[in-house]
Amino acid sequence: MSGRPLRTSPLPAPSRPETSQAPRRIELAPLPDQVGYALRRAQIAVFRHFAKRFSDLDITPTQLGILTVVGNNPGCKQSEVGAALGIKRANIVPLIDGLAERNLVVRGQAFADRRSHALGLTSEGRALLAELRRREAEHERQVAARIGPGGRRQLLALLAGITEACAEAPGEGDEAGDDA
Amino acid sequence: MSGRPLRTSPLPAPSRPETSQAPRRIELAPLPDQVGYALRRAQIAVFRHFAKRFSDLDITPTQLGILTVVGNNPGCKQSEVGAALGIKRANIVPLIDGLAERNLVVRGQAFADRRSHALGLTSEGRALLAELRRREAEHERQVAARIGPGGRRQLLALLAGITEACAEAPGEGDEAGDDA
DNA sequence: TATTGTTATACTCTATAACTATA
DNA sequence: TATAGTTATAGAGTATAACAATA
Repeated sequence: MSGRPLRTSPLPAPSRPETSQAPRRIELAPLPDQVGYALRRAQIAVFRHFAKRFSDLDITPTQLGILTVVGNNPGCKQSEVGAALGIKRANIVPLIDGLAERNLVVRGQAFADRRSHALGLTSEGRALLAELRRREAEHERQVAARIGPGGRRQLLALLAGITEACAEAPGEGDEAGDDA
Repeated sequence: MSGRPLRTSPLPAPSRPETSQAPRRIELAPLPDQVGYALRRAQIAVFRHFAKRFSDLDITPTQLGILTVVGNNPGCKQSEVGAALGIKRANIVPLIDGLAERNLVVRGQAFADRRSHALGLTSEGRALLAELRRREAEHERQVAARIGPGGRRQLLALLAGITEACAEAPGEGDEAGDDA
């Protein structure tokens, strides 16, 4: 309802009255000098690149993270995976569901605590993870080729510093800290 | 339906049979050494920090981007804002709607081309943007304090390199390239 | 025919609250 | 009472397809 808001208002100075044909140069400052903005643009660019290189395998970065953690830590619980990757308890459920339906991950019977499952990879999951790692390594090599191997190490160090600094900062421990 | 997928499957080697009480150390390798993963974690951490510091103003990073671009370029078109920020034509509409309903942005009458609007900030929008910039500058100072001013400049340079490298890469020019 | 804004729609990621079954 | 998993739901952000008005 009330569709589009008002138009034909104070009329904000067209800058170039009638001659506007050329695409116009849009000023972004100070956005490109802000770490948050630069991070977002870089992250989107890298993930788009990822999506292209992995499109035939139908795996998102998040799913790769889960497969990696489960592969490294057979028998781990969903909550452990979530805490390690910063995914909330409630959100990990459909993710594991999807991987289980594709027969990549199994929810095994838990040992002592019957509330939790023991996660593991199927042989199919292990095979896929191996292929994903091969491609990921290649992707990293391409990144390093662009910014230099030293640049890549330095970037990783700086990102880790940022992550840490923002995580500790104020009143709360973020991440998988759950529920109010 | 078919609710939860199978459980009680091959049973993936609990690793520590009965003694499992301690939180268990989860192995993440090689994720922390991957640029994409590190970027995602850093980006989430920074945006969470942003959300806390700006929560009273009810502005998302995307909205700050739009206010900045419109403020810098009065009279610009929606499509120009979208192209500058990497937001698709279809997605910018509800974003401008929201800012217009809050009386921060106006869709003025366009000059020559009657298909497009001439965007501008209201005085309220200008005041809010000024406050947002003040806080943003402070945030940047805090980031620089953590990783050093040199580290911040270097980070920005590396991120720009990554963004460029991934954007140019394969067959398509990404961003606001629209529709199939 | 192409472009601008628009609508409708869908999917992913993130987030909260509340339920269950265990502990 | 607390914890693990689950369900339902809501909000951003991103994506596509199609339509009207205009160029």
